[in-house]
Amino acid sequence: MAHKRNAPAATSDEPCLQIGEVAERTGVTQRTLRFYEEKGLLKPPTRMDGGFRLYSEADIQRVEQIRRLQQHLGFTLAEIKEMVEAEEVLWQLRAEYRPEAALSQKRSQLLRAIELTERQHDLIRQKVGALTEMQSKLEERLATFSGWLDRMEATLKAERKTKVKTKA
Amino acid sequence: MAHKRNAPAATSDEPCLQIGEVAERTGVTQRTLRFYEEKGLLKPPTRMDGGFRLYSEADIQRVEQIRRLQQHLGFTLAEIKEMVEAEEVLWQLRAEYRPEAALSQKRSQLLRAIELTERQHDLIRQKVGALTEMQSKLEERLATFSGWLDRMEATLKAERKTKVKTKA
DNA sequence: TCTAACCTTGACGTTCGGGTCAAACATCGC
DNA sequence: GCGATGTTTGACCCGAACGTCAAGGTTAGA
Repeated sequence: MAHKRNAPAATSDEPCLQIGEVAERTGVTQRTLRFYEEKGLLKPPTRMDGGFRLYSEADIQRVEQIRRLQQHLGFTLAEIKEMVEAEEVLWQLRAEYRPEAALSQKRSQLLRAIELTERQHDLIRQKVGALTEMQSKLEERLATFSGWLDRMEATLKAERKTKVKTKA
Repeated sequence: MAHKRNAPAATSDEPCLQIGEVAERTGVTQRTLRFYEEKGLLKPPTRMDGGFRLYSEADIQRVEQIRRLQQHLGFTLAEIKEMVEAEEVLWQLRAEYRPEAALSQKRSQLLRAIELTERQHDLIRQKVGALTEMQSKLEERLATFSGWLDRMEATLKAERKTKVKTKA
């Protein structure tokens, strides 16, 4: 590791992370980062003069969220893309909330964002429902099992006693 | 539909369903059923003399469970296979519960089954946790949105009033 | 300025989860 | 036993989500 570059240490949130460091910190490969960019899951990052990608801390957050949605919740990248796009709309709205121009247009954008958010909420509600149903089934099963176990152990104990008696 | 076979109507749980009916009732294709069998997710069904597969009601339950695990919960078929295998152990235990021989061996099998079930339970608990967290975040966001919306509409109303006054 | 380490795009390969088609065989009602 | 419909295996194909070179350009430390 002769020429390790000194990572510029993101004081604020300027893009100053190269793809390699982002890969290392998020645990995904560089290929995957480029792939997410290509598929519209990550916005095209700023570049150095030579063309190297420069990411920000916010980008790292995004990657981590994408992974959570994918691995723990089983969403496809297409679904995740929808979600991050909704997120994007949100940030845009938040950023340009002050300028009072075209208020009714902003209102319709906001309505769109609300609709998307509600759809996501519903989707998750369904998943939670299915999961808790499974959960209770498993708990029921565990109860059955422990009942069996008790009966088994009782039987074993009885057997031992019988043996002792027989021996004596 | 000239030659619709009379489905032998599973009184007990003998295998008497052909692949087409299973496909229709579960909503998966015949190809998918054969694929699941090939991958070890479904046990090889009994066959008719001519080689046609014969499924039981239990198999239908299995297919439905596989689909739930896959679609709602985002498990891979490999993960599901593990789960189904655990289920298999359970049924074996249940089937040969009567014969009193080798009770302590059965006890250890049961302990194994309990362990597997608890692992599944934990896995699901984690997923539920992640999902409910996301859910509350989305609810928070929706609250924020509706606040913004209220303020927007108030502003719009005020604007209309001003216009009316100006006109009058 | 030289060079190891890093990055770029491009193209092709892979695994998963099936879909689709074909050719032949099985079943069942008539 | 004939014919419509159902089923068999086999082979090839597909999109998703990346992995894996390959050939070259970039950066920065000595």
